[in-house]
Amino acid sequence: MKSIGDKGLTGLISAGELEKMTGETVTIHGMVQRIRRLGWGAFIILRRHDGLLQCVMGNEGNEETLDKLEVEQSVEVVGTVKKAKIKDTSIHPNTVELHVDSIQFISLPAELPPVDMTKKVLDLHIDTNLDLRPLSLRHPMERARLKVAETFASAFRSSLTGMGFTEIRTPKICSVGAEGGANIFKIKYFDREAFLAQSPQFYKQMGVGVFERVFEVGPVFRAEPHQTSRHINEYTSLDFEMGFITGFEEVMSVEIAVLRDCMEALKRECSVELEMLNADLPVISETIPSVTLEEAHRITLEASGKDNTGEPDLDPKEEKILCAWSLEKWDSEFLFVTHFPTEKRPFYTMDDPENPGTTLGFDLLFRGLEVTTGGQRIHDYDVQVEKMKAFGLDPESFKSYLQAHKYGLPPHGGLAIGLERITARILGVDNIRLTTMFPRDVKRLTP
RNA sequence: GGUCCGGUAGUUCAAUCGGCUAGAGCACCGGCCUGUCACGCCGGAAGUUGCGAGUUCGAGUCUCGUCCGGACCGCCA
Repeated sequence: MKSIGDKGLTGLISAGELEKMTGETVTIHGMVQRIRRLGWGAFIILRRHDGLLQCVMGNEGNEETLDKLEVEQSVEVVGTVKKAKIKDTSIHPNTVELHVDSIQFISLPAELPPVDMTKKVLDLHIDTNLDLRPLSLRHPMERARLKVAETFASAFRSSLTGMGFTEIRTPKICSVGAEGGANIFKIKYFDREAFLAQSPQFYKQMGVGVFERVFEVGPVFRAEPHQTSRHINEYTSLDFEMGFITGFEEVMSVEIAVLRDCMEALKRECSVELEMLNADLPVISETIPSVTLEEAHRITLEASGKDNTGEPDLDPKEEKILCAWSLEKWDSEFLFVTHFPTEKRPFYTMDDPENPGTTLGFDLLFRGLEVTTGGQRIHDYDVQVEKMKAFGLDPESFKSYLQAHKYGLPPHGGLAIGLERITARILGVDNIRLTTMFPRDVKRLTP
């Protein structure tokens, strides 16, 4: 029998701490990102939990070690922290470096990387990149994109928690889909049929009855056979739902506040990554302009001559035109579009009593792409049952969901942000697969 | 599912009208270099041009088939 305690754990030394440890001898571990050999010795760039660290080793007495040293080895280094001026801003810290006394090899790779991991930019075909994902993600720029995505998700959590929301976890194996339609993955569930969740919508609404304000960060699954740079079949949905709203604009207001918190978190925590990726954070001003779909079509027509009047939705070109207009006219990289027609929105969306045929729903466009869908939901039981019938759905099959309405719900609404999409737009990355750790699309199921 | 584009060394790309031994950068290997930072210099190895057939004196290049991939559209976040 052993007794395990928490004493004696050596914490990781952070980049920030290293910067203040000039003159001290430290033992750190990491993986070799790249080696630059010069006549007198070598610069060894180590990949650590929070960034790259430059180590310096002279030849004298170290010939054998330097001879054995290769990229991607796991090593433990003992050395002295000294001041340095490192031009490469992707190295963090770049004000100090480690003068190595000894290197211990902890683990050796079986093979060298099949691609050039040592360069500033990982110049790979997207397919090669994704096939080699366990390796390619180790490149500083690839890693930086994920770091930004995770920081965004983390900020979404803390922002909403700060506003009184409770984080919930809802099932991803479901008996019915939230949106209906054929775009849902069917799976075998023991001797029954089940589906992968295409949205946590129903459970969020049930959560409103419990906690009033809830949110979830989780995967959703879409079986649509789309083949574009902005679609994947499993993505991370940043969802929230809130009760006692007086209108759907309140949901939009909360989104503005959340986005501002997220951008501030990125500025604070990802400055190294953002600089490495040459990304410009958007400014979230006090207000974000909002237009109805009808107005949006009119603006598009005036701005570009493209006539989408009467179309029930925006198309990708129109989204770009509208964003350009919003930036030009309102100095905003964001634009809300509201009042999509009833038939284009899911059955749980509340109709606008003042504009029959349209809904109290909205999309948020950002840098030419739709990154959010949200709106006010139906809270009245009878109204919801009637709308289901109008949509040709059988309320009986939604019985368990309708318990939420049956036993009373306050007026409520919410939204969902596509994490990979908004990250891609923040970073100016064309393909959302690059802001996804292991993307799933029609053709890709591995790694 | 539709339209368009592509597949050449480990990798990213060249190769003119169908014509000489299919080239270059990086990675890799050998040598040199006392502060690099996408280090530099010298040398080396590395190819079934996705696969199969056809046309031709001759095919990476043209034709057909096939496999794989990318961009865009529909739909959506």
